[in-house]
Amino acid sequence: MATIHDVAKRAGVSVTTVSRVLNNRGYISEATRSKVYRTMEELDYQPNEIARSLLRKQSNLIGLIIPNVSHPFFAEFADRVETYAYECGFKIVLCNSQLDPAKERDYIDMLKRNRVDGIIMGSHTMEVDEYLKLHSPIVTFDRQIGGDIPAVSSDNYLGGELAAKHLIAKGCRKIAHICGNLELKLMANLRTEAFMDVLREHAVESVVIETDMNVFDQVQYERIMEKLFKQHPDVDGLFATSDIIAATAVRHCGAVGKRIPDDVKVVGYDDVAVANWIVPALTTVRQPIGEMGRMAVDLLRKQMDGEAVERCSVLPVELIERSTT
Amino acid sequence: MATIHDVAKRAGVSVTTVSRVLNNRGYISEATRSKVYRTMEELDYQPNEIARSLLRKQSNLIGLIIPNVSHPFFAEFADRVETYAYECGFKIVLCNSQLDPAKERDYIDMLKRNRVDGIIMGSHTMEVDEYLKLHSPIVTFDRQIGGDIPAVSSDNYLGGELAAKHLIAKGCRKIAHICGNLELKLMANLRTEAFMDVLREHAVESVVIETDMNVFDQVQYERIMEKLFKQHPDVDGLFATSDIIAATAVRHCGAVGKRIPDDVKVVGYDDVAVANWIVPALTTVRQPIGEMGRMAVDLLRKQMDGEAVERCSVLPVELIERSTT
DNA sequence: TTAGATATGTCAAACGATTGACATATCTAA
DNA sequence: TTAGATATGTCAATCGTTTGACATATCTAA
Repeated sequence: MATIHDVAKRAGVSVTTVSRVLNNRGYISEATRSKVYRTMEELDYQPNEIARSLLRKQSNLIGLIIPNVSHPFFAEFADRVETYAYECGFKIVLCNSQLDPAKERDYIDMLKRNRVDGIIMGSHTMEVDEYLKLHSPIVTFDRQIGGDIPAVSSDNYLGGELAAKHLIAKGCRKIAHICGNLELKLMANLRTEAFMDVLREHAVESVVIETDMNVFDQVQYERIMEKLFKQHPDVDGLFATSDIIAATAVRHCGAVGKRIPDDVKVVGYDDVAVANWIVPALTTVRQPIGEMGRMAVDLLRKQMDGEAVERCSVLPVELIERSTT
Repeated sequence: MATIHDVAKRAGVSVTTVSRVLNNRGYISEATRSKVYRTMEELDYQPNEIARSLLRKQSNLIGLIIPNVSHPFFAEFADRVETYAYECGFKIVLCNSQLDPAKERDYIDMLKRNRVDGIIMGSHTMEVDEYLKLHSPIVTFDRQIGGDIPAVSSDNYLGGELAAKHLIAKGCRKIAHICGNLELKLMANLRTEAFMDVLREHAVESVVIETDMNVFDQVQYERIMEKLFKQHPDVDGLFATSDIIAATAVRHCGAVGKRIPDDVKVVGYDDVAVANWIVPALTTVRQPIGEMGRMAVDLLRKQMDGEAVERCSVLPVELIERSTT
């Protein structure tokens, strides 16, 4: 692969001159500029970004750690993050932690060794104090860490509230809620808190079941549904903390002869694309996935530029009513 | 951030010695080794991979260009590629081309500038000759390029054949087929070819509609369905070239009162996770996504090691019968 | 006693680019 | 005529690491 020296020699100019046209600094005549460009074309020269990174001490790389890109929510998030980052001149290094704490740590070290300019952390199984040693720009996704690490999330409490109130308004008297692992200190837990608050307030009976929301394991979900409706056949409403889980519920109800929305009403969460193409289409709480991705990148950029950033950016959610309620 | 010099100074040894323990070469006493490791811990030293890459002329980076990670098929593919690549010591740079030729070219240049060790090309809107200038290791996904660029795909002809024969065996007499853009020279087109061959052979009537299979645009899909069933109300079978399209078809049939599988039988393609949790569950042709991902990485690795590789690796497909046929 | 293994050090070049300091030459306008 | 703008060149340092060549010192075993 051609180097700047090859270009210089072939164009009959000095390396400094080539560097000058490449970086647009100093005086360069039009003639020289075009000659250099032509030579680059001829040699198919591509400046070595590794060498540049070394000197500039910035790699233009952003690490994205998520549980799993094959989960629709994270897939859409990754898509938006990548697209926006690319517009800003950043490349995304994709890391699937599979919710394994060891892998998470491993990825963080790897990203540090590779001197990424920032990390978007969307997978949270590590202990909080492990984050604090990380001095590189970082933003967490849906988790508030002790230090002043900026977090982006959507209004989880409101989301839970909207879902619960909606189900109650639709006449549900016993509502099940399937949430993520409450021990991980995720902001998504606020959905559960809101749900409980609303149900208590309206004196509606509730059933809460914990699961791993971020890795989808259909068999596990199926088992949960089976157990749920066996133990509580009178459940007439369900609020699932992800559309994927809600979809499984819809499927299960169909299989055991419960009609939706007549017998059971279902509200999902996220509003990923699937929510709209299953039958019946899912009523759900929409998270602004695109804006969250953009916000995450922006928060990283601000940190790189030395700007102060808010510790917690909360984006709005919205209830999308479709056919399951 | 600490450098190897800082470690050396603090540990009271030379830089060469630190490098030796880091790379496990030459003679090192146990005492020195552990002293150096301890010092690294203390300083939270992480060797600068950028500097290493520059010297070694390898970045351990693999570029993955796909239309869109938010498409379930590519999401699952990306997941498998990343996981396997990571096991082999490679990092994945994610690129969503959005099927835009300009973006595709742009990404390729970017990856070259960043001196990735290889590229997995899963988005194909560029002209064939543009690939030939690419001398870095590359493997294409589902497209055979003129030169001898290795391709990985699954047995598309067989897939089309299985789907068509299955629908005919189930009694369909007029089968619609929704395929991708046939002008792009994708190997997926073989599905259509097989489909046509089988239908001709069995004298079954067919309707073929082209679309963009790799970017999912629900509105477009809906419109196609509407038009299809308006123009051909007697269609009693449908073979869609992706599960996502098949899911839309299932949804549409439900909406217009066509019963599945009684009135219309549907076969999808890919067997992504969604196929199994929509209702009714989708009969589909399973592509071995995991193996394809692994194969893509392996083919890249072989090229890096200077081994000769097969020009085309075709993995087996399988018909999974569920409830839509 | 001594050759070799073991352990560590010094030094310099290399990877591919950027950049500041400085030199030199030509051109332009006051 | 001449100061300044324009255009290009030379040179060397720098980013952080690896590596080969070579020196030196100690230890071990024949």
